[in-house]
Amino acid sequence: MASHTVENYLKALFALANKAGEVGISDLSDHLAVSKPSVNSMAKALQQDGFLKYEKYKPLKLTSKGKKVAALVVRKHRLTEMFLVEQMGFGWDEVHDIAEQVEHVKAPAFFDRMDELVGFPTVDPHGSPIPDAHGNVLEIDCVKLSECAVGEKVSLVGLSQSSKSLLSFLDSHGIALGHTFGILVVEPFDGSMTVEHQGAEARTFSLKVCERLLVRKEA
Amino acid sequence: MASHTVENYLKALFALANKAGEVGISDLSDHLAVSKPSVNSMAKALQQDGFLKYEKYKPLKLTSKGKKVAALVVRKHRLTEMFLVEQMGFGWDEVHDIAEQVEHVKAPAFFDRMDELVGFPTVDPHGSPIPDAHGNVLEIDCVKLSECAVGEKVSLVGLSQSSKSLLSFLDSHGIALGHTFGILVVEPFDGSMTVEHQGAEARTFSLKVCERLLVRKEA
DNA sequence: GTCAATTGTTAGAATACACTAACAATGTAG
DNA sequence: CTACATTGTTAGTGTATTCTAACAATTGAC
Ligand SMILES: [Mn+2]
Ligand SMILES: [Mn+2]
Ligand SMILES: [Mn+2]
Ligand SMILES: [Mn+2]
Repeated sequence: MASHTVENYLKALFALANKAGEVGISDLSDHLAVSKPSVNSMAKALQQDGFLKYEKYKPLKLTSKGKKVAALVVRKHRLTEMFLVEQMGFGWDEVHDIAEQVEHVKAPAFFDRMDELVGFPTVDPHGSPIPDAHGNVLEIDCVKLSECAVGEKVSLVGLSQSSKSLLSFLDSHGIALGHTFGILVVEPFDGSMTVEHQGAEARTFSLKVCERLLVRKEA
Repeated sequence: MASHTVENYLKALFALANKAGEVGISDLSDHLAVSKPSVNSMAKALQQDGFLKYEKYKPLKLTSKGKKVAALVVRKHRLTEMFLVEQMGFGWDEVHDIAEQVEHVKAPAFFDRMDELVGFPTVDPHGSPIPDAHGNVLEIDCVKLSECAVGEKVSLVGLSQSSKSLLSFLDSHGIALGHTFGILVVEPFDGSMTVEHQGAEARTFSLKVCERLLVRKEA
């Protein structure tokens, strides 16, 4: 069984690889708040256990074994978040830190039951896809709101990097997954966008916000 | 914050002290399946952190700080068991091992919510008392069934040492907490008892079983 | 292409937790 | 009181995970 620590390394590696492609020692070091020499020696250890391929000065590459372990931890994380929101009444901005711990529980029945109780969801409360029990992840068809053009109609399907402050921001503006937006203005100067929210009020969001909102274009 | 390991040591110490009074290095060693030298050095470390008083060759004594930490872990364990049974549909024989892991999660809100959702219970699914949020435990007024006499009417309020096999045994005989028994015969030879269960069928249980059933005498 | 910033590596050490082998203290039965 | 069993201790190690200090390789800017 992979330790708590190893699971966190693999999960970080998996997430970074999906975002940035190549993952170096420094990326992991930043992401996990662990020194580079620590990451370096852990990389060697993970290689020994067949979780990744490590060559000096080359980017780290998860093996399929490593990817699978990581995906299954992500699965437990996201099922937990879903359960916390749907069954326990937590807000979507409260669940990540709890899930970060619960994801390491070794009790398949526990997560299977969560899965069942929340109706076998395919995405977590922030719109991120939940890997299946074999560790396969369904990619979601979406683009950043910031990449959309005036006149398009889109609906919010997820967030890239959902920090607590982003979630609070969205909450305070009454924005939730599934909401629709019509793009009214794209400001060339700073990339801010004015959009109509749920067919009603027009709002303006900074580029920083628009880059974090993942949307699907409506027919 | 006490580590996973430290929490398990304190919890074991607390449980053994409540059962046997004096707790030696060997008791802990057996209970935790850890070598005696390991327990010995951990005892010194726990003393350093003020969790217990350790003197060479003397029994280990939890400080009030140690007792409180232990009780709060027990609280999380038992709330979790209750939640697993009441809200997630697990059987009382399935929850201990899961709770053994979940009890180490550091997220007060998580357990507070469980507490709320199961209606602020005072006992866990096996009848053991749940310490309050300050670490105070309410002792339950009960005796072993084996200590009762012919003619007495009692109800099952808890179990001493609820192992999985005991729970399965009780399940297979349709016995649950709250059920009532009338004592018909106490066999002097082997201490086995014949009792009437829920005012109906008469059953005979070995001493081994009767010693594990904690009952309250009915008025 | 050279230089400097970035990135990665090595060496050496610390902490937490565990183990075995050997020995010492304690307690108990006769 | 002695002998043996039980219990506890010490010493020495090992693994997992982390760190800092120092140095080396890579890369990107000019
Ligand atoms: Mn999360
Ligand atoms: Mn985690
Ligand atoms: Mn339990
Ligand atoms: Mn535990």
